[in-house]
Formats: sequence, structure tokens, C-alpha cells
Amino acid sequence: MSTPQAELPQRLREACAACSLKELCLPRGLDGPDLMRLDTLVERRGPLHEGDHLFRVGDSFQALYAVRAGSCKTYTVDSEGREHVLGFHLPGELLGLDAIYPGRHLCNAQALDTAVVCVLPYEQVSDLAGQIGGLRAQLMRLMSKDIADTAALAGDFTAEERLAAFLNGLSERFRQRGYSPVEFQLAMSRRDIANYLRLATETVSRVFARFENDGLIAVNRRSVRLLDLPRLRRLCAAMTGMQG
Amino acid sequence: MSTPQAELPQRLREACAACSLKELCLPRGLDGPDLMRLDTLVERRGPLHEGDHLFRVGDSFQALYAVRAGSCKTYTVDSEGREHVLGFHLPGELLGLDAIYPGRHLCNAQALDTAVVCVLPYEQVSDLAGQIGGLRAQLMRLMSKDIADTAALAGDFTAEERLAAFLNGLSERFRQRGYSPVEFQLAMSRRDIANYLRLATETVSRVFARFENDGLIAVNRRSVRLLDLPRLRRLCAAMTGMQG
DNA sequence: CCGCCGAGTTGATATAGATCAGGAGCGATA
DNA sequence: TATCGCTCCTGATCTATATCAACTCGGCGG
Repeated sequence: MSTPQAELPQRLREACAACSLKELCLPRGLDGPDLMRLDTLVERRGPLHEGDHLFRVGDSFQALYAVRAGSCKTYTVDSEGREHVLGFHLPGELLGLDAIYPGRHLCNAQALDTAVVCVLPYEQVSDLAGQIGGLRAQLMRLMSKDIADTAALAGDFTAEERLAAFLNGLSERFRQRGYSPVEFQLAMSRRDIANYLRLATETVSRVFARFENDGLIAVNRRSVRLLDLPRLRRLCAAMTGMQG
Repeated sequence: MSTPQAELPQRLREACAACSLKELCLPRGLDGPDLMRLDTLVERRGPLHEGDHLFRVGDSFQALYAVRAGSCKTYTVDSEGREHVLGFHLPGELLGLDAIYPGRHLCNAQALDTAVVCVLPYEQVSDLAGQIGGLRAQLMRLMSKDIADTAALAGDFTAEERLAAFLNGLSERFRQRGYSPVEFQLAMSRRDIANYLRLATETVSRVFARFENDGLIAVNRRSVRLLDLPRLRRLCAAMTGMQG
């Protein structure tokens, strides 16, 4: 049933980038013709440059996006002017799921660095999902995972638990993509991390410093090395336990 | 295209209860035969009594549940023993969406009072969603809404904003179900509310008291009357703005 | 190469909300 | 009706994290 990535049609292979979109297509018995049909839907967009917006609050919802290269953040600015970062999106991850219900985007999506995305026109993907059970199942799974992840983030945890979970989550995602799970560059500023974790930037700085003092990590500006993954995992076990 | 509720087959009509499951079936061009097919999938379960569990963490995921009568909470207990309430579910609302991805339940679901639920076997519902575009679209919409709601809850807001949004959300949900949007009984304890909003129970008590002093609400134990809905809405505008 | 500017860090202080402690109301049980 | 056992409320403190303030560092333009 499973199809090695090399057999994916071209645009789709690009969209997949060793990621959740690969999951979207591969492990559920999509065969050549099915993949070809999905592939023909995919358009490429970009490159976006740092700070460019992929979509903004209020934009009509037409398509889901899969990050192909670079990274994005999604965020809102509330009526008091506070910025809330909803998520960071690495290659292969899907953007825009929250816009399906209202039919317009509820958040802004902005490139954190030079980024390329694949456009998945929603109506057509949905139609195809009607015909291909594996695609439908995988779409539901991705949305389901999004719900669980967001719920974990919504929980009541300390600054240390939250930052540990953040680093652990990034590590896991890099690992899945074939990059080092213990040494990587952060694409986002301290301010973005803080807004994501509901902390002040100063608190993020301080917890980074504390982790470094404790020998958990080595951090310099945006480059991070995880020195004690097991201990980091234990620190955030309570939080990751909610994500499955 | 739209079908008035009276035309729904019996079990489905029960499952709907003037709610999101009604949305699931009605407004998207499901006709009589389609509805009949969905109806035959629905089984009823209950009554559950206060404190009974509908499912528990780790249970194999077989079905989604729609509350038909009464109400439920979903919650987790983390490795430190802290309880996190993920949501409260009124008649018509769907439970268990977060379990699709991992194939097992990530949270516990417990009746807050005497409750009846409808069981929607997931595989069969998914198959049917493949055949009926309107059902598929509506399932996606419900999951999408769940993502947006959870993201709003995950945001960084004050105790007052959070409690105001909680009351406002309940009001809205009661209104949609044909009940009074300004006078209702809370099915959940202060402790549950606090765990849901990431506050201490004492803080919930105090904010209730403050709201009452300010003439916003009248509250006595679990009965609540909203006296100034516009002002309440303004208090939580920042938060509800994230939900669409 | 210098000087600027924004990002990040670090220290001092403030505060929202937690925790601790006690008491009041209310329903269930006998 | 008395007593237990909750849930809820209220006051007194405590604390994790925010806020305010100053400084450092590294990159970039001129």
C-alpha cells in the first residue's frame, strides 16, 4: 500500500518535503493515479521574503497552504493591540485550517524567512477527499492533531514547562524532517516565542539562561543546542502527555 | 436544498437537538436518503449519571459522540496530578475529535449531570462523508471551529477577559439552542471553570463577585443572570475576536 | 571604520493571580 | 433537627511572571 516518496508526482513531492503533507499522501494507500490527481491541484507560490504575508485576517478562505521551504508564523492582533502567536510552521506543515469554518482567515500568516509554499485549493482538495478515502482520513487526522496540540498549549503550565515543550517540539519536528534534533537555528525572535508561549520576552530570555546554567542546553542568540534531551523531555512531560 | 429539522429521521433528530450536529446535517444540501443513511449509523447511549465516564484516556477510539441531553466535560490529569479541563459540551456538541489522530482518546469525558449521548461510529461516518459532500464539508467545518476556539482559549488574556468570554460563550450556545441567553444554570463547579480557564477557584469566585458588584451579572451559586450583555461582550471582545 | 539601531540580556521592582486559612451555606444522611 | 461533608466565598499573604530600566552585542549603512 505505501508508496515511497520518490514515486510521488513532482509538485506533490515538493509540497511534501518529508513532512505532514507526506503523511497526508503516502501512508494510507494512495496509489499512482490518486497521487497524480492530487498533484495536479497543487500550485506553488513564492518565494516570500521575511515579513511578507501569505494571508491576513479577513481574507477570503480559498486554499490551504503547505510550507515547502522556510518557515511561517501565524498570529492575531487583538483589539487591545496585543499580538498572539498561534503557531510556527515548518516545511511540510499545513496552514489555514482554522479558516474553513468561517470561510475567511482568522489570523495572519507571515514568513519568518525566505519561504516557499504550496497552494492547495480547498474546494478541489475536499472533492478529491470525497473520492479518496486515504486522503480524507489523513486530512481528518491532521486537523485532529491540530486540536490536540492547541489544547496542550492552552493548558496551565509553568514558563519552564512551556519553553521545554517548545524546544522539545521543535527538536521532534526537525528530527522528522531529517535534520539534527539537537542542534538547530530558531527562525523566530524571542518576542515571537514569548507571544506564542504567553510569556514576556524577558522571561523567555531568563528561562533560556536558566536552562543553560543547568546544562540542559547551549544557546546563543538564535542557535540552540540541546545537551540533555532526556531531562528536557522530563521537564515537559506533563504538557506533551496531552498531545498523544 | 435545506431540510427543516422536522424532516430529519428519528435518531438523527434526537442527536441533533438544535445544535452543531444539526448544522452537521442540515444546511448543506443533505436530502432525505442521505439523512436516512446517516441516521442508521447513530446509536444512543445512556443515560449517564453525574460523574460517569463516557470514555477515558487511552481508550481505543471507535466513535465520535454527540451530546443529546445533559452536559459533559472533557479533561486530562497531567503527570503532576493537575487537572486540565479541555471543554464543556452541551446538547448537540461533538466529543472526541482529538482522538482521531492517535486512534485513542487523549482525554476523559465525564457527565456533569444526567446525560444521554449519540454514538457516531467513526469509520462509518467517515465513509459516508466520502459519499456526501455536505457531510464532509460540515465535519471539516466543525473541526475547524474547534481549532479556532481552542486557539482563542490558548491566548494570553486576563482573568476577567477569560471569565467574561466563558459566560458570553455559554450565553451564545444557550441562545442557539432556544434557551434564555441571559439566565441559566451552570452545570459545572467553580473548580471545573477554574481548571478550564487556567485560574484558581478562588480567582473565579472573586471575579464573579467583582462582576456582580459592577452590575454585570447576578450570580448565586450555579444560577447566573447576565444583566449587561453589551458590556460583558466588550470585556471579552479581544478574545472572541479570535474565534471568528 | 564608525555609529546607529534593533534584538537580546540582566537587574530591580511591581502586580495579577496563586496559595493558605478560615468560615458560611446547603444538601444529604440519620 | 443535628452533624457531616461538600462547594463556595472572603481575607491575608506569597510568588511567578510582568514590567520598567539599563546595558551589551552584532549587523548594517554610510
